[in-house]
Amino acid sequence: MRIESLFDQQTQQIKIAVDCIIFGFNNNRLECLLIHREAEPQKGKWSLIGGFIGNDEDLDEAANRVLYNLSGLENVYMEQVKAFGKANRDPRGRTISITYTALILRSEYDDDKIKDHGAKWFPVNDLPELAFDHIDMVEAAIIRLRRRVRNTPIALNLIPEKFTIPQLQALYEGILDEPLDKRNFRRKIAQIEAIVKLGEKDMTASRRGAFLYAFDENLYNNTQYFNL
Amino acid sequence: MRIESLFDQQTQQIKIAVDCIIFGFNNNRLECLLIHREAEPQKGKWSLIGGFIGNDEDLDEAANRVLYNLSGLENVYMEQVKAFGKANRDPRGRTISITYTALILRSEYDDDKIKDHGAKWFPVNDLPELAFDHIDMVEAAIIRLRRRVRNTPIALNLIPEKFTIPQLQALYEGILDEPLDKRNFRRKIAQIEAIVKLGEKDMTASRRGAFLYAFDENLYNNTQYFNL
DNA sequence: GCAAAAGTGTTATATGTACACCCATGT
DNA sequence: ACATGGGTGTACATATAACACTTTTGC
Repeated sequence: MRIESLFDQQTQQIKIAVDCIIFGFNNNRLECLLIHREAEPQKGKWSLIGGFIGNDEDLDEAANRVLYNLSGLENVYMEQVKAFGKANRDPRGRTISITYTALILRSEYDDDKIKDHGAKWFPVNDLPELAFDHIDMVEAAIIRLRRRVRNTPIALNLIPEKFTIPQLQALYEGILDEPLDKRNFRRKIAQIEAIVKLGEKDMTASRRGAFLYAFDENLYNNTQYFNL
Repeated sequence: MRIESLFDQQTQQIKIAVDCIIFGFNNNRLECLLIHREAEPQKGKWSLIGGFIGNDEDLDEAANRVLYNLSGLENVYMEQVKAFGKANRDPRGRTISITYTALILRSEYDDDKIKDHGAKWFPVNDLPELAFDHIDMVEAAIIRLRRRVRNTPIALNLIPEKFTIPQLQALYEGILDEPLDKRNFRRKIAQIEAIVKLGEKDMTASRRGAFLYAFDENLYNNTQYFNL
């Protein structure tokens, strides 16, 4: 088959969508934003934030628009996970979906807007039944997330600009869903030049207080070193 | 925008294709299979093996069919790389392309069939000018390949069932495009249980002869260890 | 003075990297 | 005997994993 062969014909009838796997962090757990399906098929199940791609829209633009429409969030760092394209994956009609994933700060969300769309946060360890193949999408995104979170500073979007090391460790333990040794964790932090110690302490979580740190974007761009 | 919003309308006019980045190994170099474009646009440039997805075809099926049509190869181990979807990436019309990549043994190819399609092997370090955004696709696939080749036995598809260590090292040096230390390379091979030493020697490449090895699929499935 | 969280060092193990000489054989 | 490619071991640096006690402070 030549590359042009389908351009003349109008035979291809495939819709193409994006689905967003939005992770947030709450109660020391990783959560995922889902929408309640009010219509058949799979009415009552939950599904990812998704929508069809516009004719003149880049893929990432589509992902960002869909995310914006459903959450009000802009300029979110999203990465493509992969395309899902089994012929029968969506009973409504042939659809190929390209998944994007993001990590966001739940506190920056407009909760009312979320509720208007019938959306809700669920802990990733306790998801409801998902529509279509969305559970596969979430699993693929989690695997990717857990890898990326150790090599890139994406997780730092989930905590305030100034943070303590115990806070950051709790974040990582929540995302990775495993306990980390605090001495080893601190040693690794110390090796990351882009995480700089501030003079101040946070006194809210303990009597002694914990030193605050901040992530320096410029330093990170220079060193590119990040390993946790 | 609700997830259903485009299903009723017939507004979406996007074609969806697969493009295959097929790597082979020849003259101790990594090569990539390309097709010569005989038609406008970009007539005279070279492009990847690609085609549109059938309405009832899984994504991987489409990739395999396209590959089969252009090369006669079946049961090739292909992996999805990513989707390319810039709105203006193809001047012929809006097209989203999902890339798949494979490593194959050039000697198993039917060279006549390749020529019939105007296809040709090019060293990846010396590619001709490629159509559209295909150069980005090749680069993404090479990055992925170089990572995968160190963690999985996919490169073993490129050499005969029985092979010598110097052969395997040359293969890796060709794929990675960097010299490897032969003592370190041998030590790593020794740690991979799935690569088993045979009694025989290959006498064709040297006077002394070199021991032959083979990859044991079953052992690999048990141990899952592969690190080069 | 005690409860609660923050902070600190050492050792063992594994992995990566650099590096130079001897071995076996056909001619 | 020599040219050719095959084969071998050691030392150093780095990364990872396991593990227990002291410090600070508000009550």
